[in-house]
Amino acid sequence: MTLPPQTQPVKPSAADPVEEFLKRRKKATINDVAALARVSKKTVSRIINNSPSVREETREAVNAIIARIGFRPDPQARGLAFRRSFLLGLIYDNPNAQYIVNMQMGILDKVRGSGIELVVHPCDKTSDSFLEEIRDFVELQRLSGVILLPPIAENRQLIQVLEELAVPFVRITARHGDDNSPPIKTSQVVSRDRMGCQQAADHLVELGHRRIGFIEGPHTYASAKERRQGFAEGLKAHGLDIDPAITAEGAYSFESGFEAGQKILSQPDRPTAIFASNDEMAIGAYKAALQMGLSVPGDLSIIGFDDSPLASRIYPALTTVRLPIRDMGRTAAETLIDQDNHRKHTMIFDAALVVRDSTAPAPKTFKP
Amino acid sequence: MTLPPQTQPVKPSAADPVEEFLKRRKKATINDVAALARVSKKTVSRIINNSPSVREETREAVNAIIARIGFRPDPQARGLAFRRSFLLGLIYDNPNAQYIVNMQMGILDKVRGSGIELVVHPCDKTSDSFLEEIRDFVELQRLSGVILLPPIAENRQLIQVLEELAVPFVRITARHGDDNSPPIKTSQVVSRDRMGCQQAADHLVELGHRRIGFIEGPHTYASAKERRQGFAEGLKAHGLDIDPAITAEGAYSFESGFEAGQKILSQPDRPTAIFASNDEMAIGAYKAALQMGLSVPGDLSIIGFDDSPLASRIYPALTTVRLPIRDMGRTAAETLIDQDNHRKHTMIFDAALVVRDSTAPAPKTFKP
DNA sequence: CGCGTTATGGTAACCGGTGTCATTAATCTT
DNA sequence: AAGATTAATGACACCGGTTACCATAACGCG
Repeated sequence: MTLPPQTQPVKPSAADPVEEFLKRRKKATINDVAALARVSKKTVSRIINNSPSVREETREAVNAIIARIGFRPDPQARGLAFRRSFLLGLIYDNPNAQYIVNMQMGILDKVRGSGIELVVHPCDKTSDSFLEEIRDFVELQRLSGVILLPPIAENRQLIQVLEELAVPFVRITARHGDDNSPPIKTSQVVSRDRMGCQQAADHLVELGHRRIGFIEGPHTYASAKERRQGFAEGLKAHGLDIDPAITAEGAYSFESGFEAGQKILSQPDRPTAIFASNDEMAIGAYKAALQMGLSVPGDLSIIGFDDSPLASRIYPALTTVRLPIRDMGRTAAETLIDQDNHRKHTMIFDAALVVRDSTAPAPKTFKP
Repeated sequence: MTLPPQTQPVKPSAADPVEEFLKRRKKATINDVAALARVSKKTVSRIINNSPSVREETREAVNAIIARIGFRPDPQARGLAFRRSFLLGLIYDNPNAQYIVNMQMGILDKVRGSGIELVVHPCDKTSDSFLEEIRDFVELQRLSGVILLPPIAENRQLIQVLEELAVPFVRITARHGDDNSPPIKTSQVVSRDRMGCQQAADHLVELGHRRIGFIEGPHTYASAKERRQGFAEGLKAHGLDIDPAITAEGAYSFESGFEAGQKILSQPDRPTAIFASNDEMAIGAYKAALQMGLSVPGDLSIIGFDDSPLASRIYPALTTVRLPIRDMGRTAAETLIDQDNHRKHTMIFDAALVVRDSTAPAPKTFKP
């Protein structure tokens, strides 16, 4: 317990220069702080930047002033002097709205209140000036960090540009560096897509399915490769294999999933289940199945990937694989902002199977 | 045709100071341009900013240098001197990912290449410091403009804060200022939600529906009020009214739509059609109908609002109302960036009914 | 007690542009 | 042609912070 101070209460507002300053209602600058605290602006600057060589007493006094007059250093001025801004760039060419927004939320979870802001920058990989555009963007804005979303995060040229610019960046990706490809020395936030697909295969096989169709993503996408591999591994664990006759490549789109579903379901010995590499295509397969008069999951079980909003809203609700997108976004931002931590350069996130109503035991068939 | 110049070719690179500069491979500053063009940096500055009082000759000469050495003024430095950044802020509390991303795309359509960047800033209206947070954000970043998305765009306190800060801003909204409410003097981009809902009502009535259920949005949302009013007007044109017995309020969410659908469809004299104020709730009603064994559109026609991705992916595809979100975003950005144009302060966008497979003629019933 | 060291604060220059105002060049009067 | 006006340009301070470097105070030691 501290006793109340015994000093006479003096008229505070009249004499106190801080009060006087507050009356002027002007945005505080570092000079105001310095004047009120009776130190040089350099000292204030040291305190803002946590420089060690400041007496504790001084630091506290200055911090008190800063708090009272609500001083916040101007990011523009600071940025100019530091030769870097307090902006993070988010670069993507991904058309999936939910994915992007989840990622943004994760990043903003971390960024919020840190004085750093997020600048979004979608790009068009097919434009042949896109590398120049990104170079200009990053260089001109002097970004303090960049986050790359798939699929553009796999673009070697882009990675090289960012390395040349010496800007810290993190890639979000589905792919572990395997031993064949030259190792990527960049920070990355990796999702275990393979794991999720193994679980999907497991789940279907345990339900009694043996003939399982597969709608895969574009071969150019790292995630598509990973998901195929995971699915194959999952089947293999039960002595099964991907059957090319009931496999089709889609473009990760609803329409392509529909077409792939039609193709697969019109095969002579049609599968009792289909695994699609993303929800869009899975929902496309739904449509194909329903149009052919098949019931889901009675005649056909379907599993998707992404746990998009569609998955839970469609009827029957889609069994799918969920990735912790928001967590991944937050982690990506953390590695950029808390760089001094020198965190591990690769952070890995698990996938999880979300079982809903689109998967059921395989329909009974005659066995010879 | 111009004849080739008759002057002797001189060794260009050795003597040319521009070539020499380029060899140094350094980012160009305004001082470099000034030195190479043999003018003061102030003149270069004038040219960058399209100041009129520069001789055409000088302008061209300097622009040639700028182009050759690839000079681009530093936004940080410019921002500091101008006391404003070249950043647009996007503030929203809307959970609809597709809506946000469409809006971002529209804004970026305009912003791209203009040297202006987009900073995203979701906010939490329930936090009681949210106004302070936004004030800090806008003030500290010295944004050159702010775009407000609904529903937070209706928040009077927020509007007041932005007006105090004297930052240019545009509100995206569904609501015309009507004559009752105090007129809002801010720029706004308005969608004709009423019109879309009238069309929806028209469409259902023309298909023979007379008993039409209504799932409305939260009364606190401007869009919900507008949509209700539009729907009511559409019915009225055919001598019908909204029937409270088959009307329910939802929260614009899938689950609330499901519950509302259950409630409405379990009424004694159940409607042959339902209009829902957004797609999420419409899809919820789908689920309720299907669970009750009703077929869409055989037993029940459904119309939604938004034309979200769900609408076209669900089976049967949902008839809905589309808003030109991306165009609205682009327009919002335009009003902020091309301010000198002094465009109209209110820009209005039409809604359009998208007829798909969830609406069909009303089932025949006995008429006494 | 004098001296070298270290901690701390001050000064000036700078980051890369802009505003203000004075100066010079070009054009207009009469 | 000389003076008045107007247009084009430049010098210099400034935006709000930073770093580099120097000056002073505090401290430890022989």
